[in-house]
Amino acid sequence: MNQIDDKRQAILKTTLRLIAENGFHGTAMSKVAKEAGVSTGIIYHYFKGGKDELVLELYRFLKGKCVGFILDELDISQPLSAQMKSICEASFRYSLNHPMETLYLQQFYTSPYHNAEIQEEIGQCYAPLKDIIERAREEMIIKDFPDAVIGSLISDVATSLAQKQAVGLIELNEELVDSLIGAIWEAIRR
Amino acid sequence: MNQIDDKRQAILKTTLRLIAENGFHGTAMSKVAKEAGVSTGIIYHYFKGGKDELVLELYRFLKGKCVGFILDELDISQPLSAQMKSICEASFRYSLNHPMETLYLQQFYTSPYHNAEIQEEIGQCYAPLKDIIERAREEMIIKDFPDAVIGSLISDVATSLAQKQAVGLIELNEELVDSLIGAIWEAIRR
DNA sequence: AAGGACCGAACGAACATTCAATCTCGGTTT
DNA sequence: AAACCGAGATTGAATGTTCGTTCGGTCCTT
Repeated sequence: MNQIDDKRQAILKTTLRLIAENGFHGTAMSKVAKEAGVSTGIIYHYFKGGKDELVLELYRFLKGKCVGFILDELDISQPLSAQMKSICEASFRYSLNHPMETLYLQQFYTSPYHNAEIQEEIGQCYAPLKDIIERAREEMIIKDFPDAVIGSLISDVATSLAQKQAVGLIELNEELVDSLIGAIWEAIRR
Repeated sequence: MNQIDDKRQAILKTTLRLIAENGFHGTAMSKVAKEAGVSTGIIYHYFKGGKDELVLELYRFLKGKCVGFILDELDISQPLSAQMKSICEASFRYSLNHPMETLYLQQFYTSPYHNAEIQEEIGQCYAPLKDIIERAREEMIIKDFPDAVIGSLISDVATSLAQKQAVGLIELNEELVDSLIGAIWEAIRR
């Protein structure tokens, strides 16, 4: 019971690393199998839909993990503005602290795997966050931008910086990150 | 002399569209040839290095075009702060107005084609922009962030929004774009 | 006629996927 | 408790397809 979950997990973990490093093309199923220490066939046993399902499942998993972290950091007893800032900060830090996951997600978004259907499905786990954003907008705490624009401001700079940091183009120290989160928050709040 | 340049151009143009739509994997050379109205063989005549060279050449071309546009908009007789804002605005608008090119570039960055060597090569055509940024930082016009961070703030939100707009997730009107450029500029300037 | 432009069938490598065969092991029968 | 069973786990060689690249030959221009 534990072994089989481990194996499934090992496949997902290896897929994450390989795709983050080498992209979707460049990551053959046989390579995943070899590096995960399993046979190619077994991947199709756990992921009946083949590579597509593996990639989608990993996307769902990572998205859930990321949103879960943001929600964990959230304190709904705080005022709305503090909650909004918390979302910004948590999202920003999560990306920077999980570069492989961020790299995977970014590649996913710009790939043909990403379509309206999966977008719709994942959109639902954002519901609690969207609710807070909507209320903050109504109470004039943040600027009157659509959700998608707020989302871009919150996460896309962090995503790109995580990538640059992963390839060694920059080195972000704690002070710089704090200052950046402040700058982003200033851009969002009214 | 004109015909052959046309053909080369047609190949590049078709490659841009197909890769923006279907990604690197998903864009076979045979498909490029068919949609460009040429034979597969001729692609290897114009791009001796095969697919790699085609992809790289297109990257160089698009980068040059984008930087060229930003420089065209620049008025060096203006004060530094106006020049910095001009860079922000031009870069932002360029991405939004050229979604296919933006999509291509984003995919390129997160692909194995993007490495230190090409990064170094292209970095040079940014030199005039880097110079302005550096001076603006010294004169305390903008925040004390590294070039790469300033670059992320300027272009990554626009990149992501261009993509979202391309797939119909959002609709950005002129007023919203103005307001967004203002918000980004606020995040950058001191 | 000579060299470059051009074609598209053909080749070979890489890859996703399948499948027949073997193994593992918890539960059932004797 | 020993023998047995069957369903899921696992393997890796085989298959069929896709795709990048090549090449022998044709066409056009000068």
